[in-house]
Amino acid sequence: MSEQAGASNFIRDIVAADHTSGKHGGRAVMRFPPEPNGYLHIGHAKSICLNFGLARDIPGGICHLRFDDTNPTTENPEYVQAIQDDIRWLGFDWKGKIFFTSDYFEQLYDFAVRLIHKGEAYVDHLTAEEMRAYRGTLTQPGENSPSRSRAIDENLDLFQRMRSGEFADGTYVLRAKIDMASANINLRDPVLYRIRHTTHYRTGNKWCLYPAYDYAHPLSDAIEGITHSICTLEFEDHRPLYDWVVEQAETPHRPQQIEFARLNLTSTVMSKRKLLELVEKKLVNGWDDPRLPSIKGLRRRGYTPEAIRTFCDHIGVAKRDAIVEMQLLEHFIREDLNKRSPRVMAVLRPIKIILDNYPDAQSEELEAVNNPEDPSAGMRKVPFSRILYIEQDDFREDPPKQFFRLAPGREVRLRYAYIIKCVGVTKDPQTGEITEIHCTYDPTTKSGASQEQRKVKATIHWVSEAHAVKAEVRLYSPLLVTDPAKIPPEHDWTSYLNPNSLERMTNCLVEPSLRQTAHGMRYQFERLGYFCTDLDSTSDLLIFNRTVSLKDAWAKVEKAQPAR
RNA sequence: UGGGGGAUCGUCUAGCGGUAGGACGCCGGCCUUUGGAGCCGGCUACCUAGGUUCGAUUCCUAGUCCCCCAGCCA
Repeated sequence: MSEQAGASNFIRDIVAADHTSGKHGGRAVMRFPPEPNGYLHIGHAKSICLNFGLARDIPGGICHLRFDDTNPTTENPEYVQAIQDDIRWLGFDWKGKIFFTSDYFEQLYDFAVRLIHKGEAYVDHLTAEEMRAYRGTLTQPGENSPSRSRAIDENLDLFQRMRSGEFADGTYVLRAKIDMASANINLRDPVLYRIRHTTHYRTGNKWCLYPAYDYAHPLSDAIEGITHSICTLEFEDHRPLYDWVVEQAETPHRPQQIEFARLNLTSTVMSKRKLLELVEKKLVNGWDDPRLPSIKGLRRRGYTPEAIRTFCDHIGVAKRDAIVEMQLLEHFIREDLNKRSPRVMAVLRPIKIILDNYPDAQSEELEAVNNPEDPSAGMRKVPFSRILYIEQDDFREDPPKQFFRLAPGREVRLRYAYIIKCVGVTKDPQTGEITEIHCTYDPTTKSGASQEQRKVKATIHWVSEAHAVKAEVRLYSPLLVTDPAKIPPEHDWTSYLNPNSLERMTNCLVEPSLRQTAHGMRYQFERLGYFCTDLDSTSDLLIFNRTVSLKDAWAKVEKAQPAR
């Protein structure tokens, strides 16, 4: 897939215009600022594609990776590593510009001292509960804390002692002195620093004083010379605070915050909190569970970075809340995999076929096309013999209307092989269940070699009993039985989890060429969908994940039919 | 009843005063040794009401609805 410039949107317009006008000296410096307290998901991919895509498309543009690690209680190096892996896998490069807010702690502290000197910040002794009471409500102004008038020297002294570890968690905070009556609650003297006697995964025990997001983020942006600081909508009313911090700190560079709507998808969860909950409660099998919209999950499921990027380019960037249909994501992975994945035959729910007129001891190697979309993919041999398996769905003893597949007395083509005709079935005398389908094959109809133009309504896939390889195939359905937006907040959202989101098919049979597979290899199982070899797969037991099904016209027809 | 945002096909999204475009989806059809892929055609939208204007999705006014904000989370 060629790397094209991302689609136009209002943020690209702003950045491009600023770049052209020379507003930031012709620089375009973006940043992707994850907190290392969880794994990346496709919502992050939207942001990554936006920020790194902008850096890629604007001459001289660059995008920093900055870990916003200001809260030692939730962050750890495992996440730092995973986040880097995922960004690289998605195909983006921070070109050595990797930063950590924790590296700025000393500078941030100095800025705070400056703020105190200027009388723009003060140390407060209110408890969290008291502070809430003083803050007022959405409709009522807050009241000044008694500490608000504390002398500058005393503030300086207390702040230094906060740093030195003299006080317990929660006893003192540093607050900005802005306006307790502001209609914007974020401006009612927000907390800039809090005490946390917790070991930080990078700074260890050097600090017990940690800056808050609203303070650390704008200054980190300013320190790095970020020109456009892109974040999601919920930070829109933090922008006045962002600007206030940068203004008061008198940094030489003033970044600009721009907000856009985060990505939501139907029938899945996207919040870090909920994803964490699924993982911790073992409702899924880890961060890379293929049912999750995490990057690791999508990757294990068989999604390609190209498809995810194309998706991100197509959903657009705007300010209105939106829920994108999962079908759109599925469309782009199908489109990508259709072009690049080799075709193979696999039978998920096998039922035995016996070709009564095919010689018992005989077998032959048939020529099969690896990818009709890509002639360079070449051909392969598929073994054929008297006893075969086909998909249970491809046979009906009593076929409904418009069912084109095999049924008593009917003919179908076996893919790459012959036209066969069903001449009877064998049933289990106890259960009445069909155990074998008897067919005859027409040797004159061998695939490719037939001159006659005999038409059959359907071509079905198959494997040869003597040659097939047993496999497990994991089918995935939506994680939720409804759209996340439809779950009432008072309900336990986990009760809306789809109990059948994972279906393990353990009696599958695949063509022998798949013996050579390796983890992560992607295929189209003909007529079924796109699959990839799972991490759990071994040479003793092949395991495949269904990435996405093929579009199934018959399923639609059948569904539309009146019940029989 | 405070503040900040947002409302365009079923779903995303474009449009920047000249009469609504694209993608997904859906519905037909063609084609097909994957009921796949591909191709062709169709479907449905400017939150409401006034106003300005020759002309309004775009500008103005008044409403309506939706989202976010009262963490020492980010």
